[in-house]
Amino acid sequence: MDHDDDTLVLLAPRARDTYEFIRHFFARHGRAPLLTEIAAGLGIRSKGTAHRYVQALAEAGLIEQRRGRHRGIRLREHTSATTLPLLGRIAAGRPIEAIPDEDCVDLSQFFMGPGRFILRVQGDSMVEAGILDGDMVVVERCETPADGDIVVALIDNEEATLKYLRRNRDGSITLVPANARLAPVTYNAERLRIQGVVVGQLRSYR
Amino acid sequence: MDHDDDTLVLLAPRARDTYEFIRHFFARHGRAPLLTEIAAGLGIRSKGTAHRYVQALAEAGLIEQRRGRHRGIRLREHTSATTLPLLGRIAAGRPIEAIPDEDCVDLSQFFMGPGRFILRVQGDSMVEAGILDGDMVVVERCETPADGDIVVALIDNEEATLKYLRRNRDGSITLVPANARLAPVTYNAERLRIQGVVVGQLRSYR
DNA sequence: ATTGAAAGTTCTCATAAAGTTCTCTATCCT
DNA sequence: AGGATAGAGAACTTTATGAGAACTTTCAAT
Repeated sequence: MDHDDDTLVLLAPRARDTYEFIRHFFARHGRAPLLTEIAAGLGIRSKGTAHRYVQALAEAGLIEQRRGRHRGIRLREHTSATTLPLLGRIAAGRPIEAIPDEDCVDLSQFFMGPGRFILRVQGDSMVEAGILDGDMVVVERCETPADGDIVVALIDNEEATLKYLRRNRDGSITLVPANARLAPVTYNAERLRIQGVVVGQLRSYR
Repeated sequence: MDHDDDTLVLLAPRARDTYEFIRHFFARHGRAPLLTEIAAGLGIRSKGTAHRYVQALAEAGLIEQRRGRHRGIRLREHTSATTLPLLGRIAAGRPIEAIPDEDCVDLSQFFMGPGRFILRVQGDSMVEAGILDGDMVVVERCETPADGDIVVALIDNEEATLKYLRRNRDGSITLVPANARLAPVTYNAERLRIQGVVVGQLRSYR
């Protein structure tokens, strides 16, 4: 685990570029790139140089080489990395579009932060906001949420609930579920304690 | 750790600044800074001076140096910043329940895996499955998805789309959207190429 | 099987950039 | 005064990177 992280750190910048390119190429084409394709992807003309980077990756243990073979690179996946390639946008009616700008998502950067924790959601009160029963939400402790935030609210120090927050003119607060079958409820500010704001949501299908 | 605190006390103020800068740089860029970047970060012009601080940190045991190498600094205390505490379950009508068993969620273990990538979702075809416009889905390359999986399907090598997969008796395949306003469509197996199965989904509210 | 184009491998060379070591100088503090 | 801390910058060594030549191997068409 740490070993893998270290390995990535050890790579020279261009070697890392090479690794990223190879991963993207695999994800997009389902096969290994040629050295000339790697070179073109890196914007260089020498396949010899590209080969040097490939060797560096092999020594670092990130890939395997079937030496001599055309397209002989094999990815050795390591599970502890925290970045996945962001391949593109999927829409109705279009092939997968490449996204040149943001080409990688770092899960730790995406969700980590001071004072954050995870809650597993039970119930359907937020289904229409795309938060389903069994999902996990990343919550950041926050005393002063903004209007419209999804918050974890403690009512009368007894019930905790996940709802949209709406501040009213008279100082009271309305908790609005995202479910047409449930009604918003208004509380005096004293009865509520906001425990945090939802900053992210995640779900696993496996 | 105590060790670190003790060590930190021994450091000169600017050496401590250097350490902080290096840690931040790692957190933000995922790699070591150059001496000139350290110098710039400290507001000084001499990379020689920056190097002196780096050496002090190495002697204090806070970092390791791969001498001579570009970006050769390695942090000793490797913060595995991919786990968040799983506080409990939030339900309608109950305080937050503590969960004694699984008390931590490792985001990388949650989503990482061989042959996975991320797509940003555009459109509403899967809203009723809790996948909204702008969400990201984690996709695993898989040629033989199971019935009922959410898949990335390429139709006629032209359109990529995100739908539920339903296999029919006659070998044809029906792609079922999770949106009442859209109708399922059935295709001959030859027209479809399944590019992957959705294994996870994530959303950021920030 | 043969064969030739294309791909992989191994080199060397050149150069820009980075790391290392050093000296000189100026503060600040006790 | 003397030591610790700081910054500047010169001089030197090493690394990272790219180009490309020369060679070997693979692969597919014949």
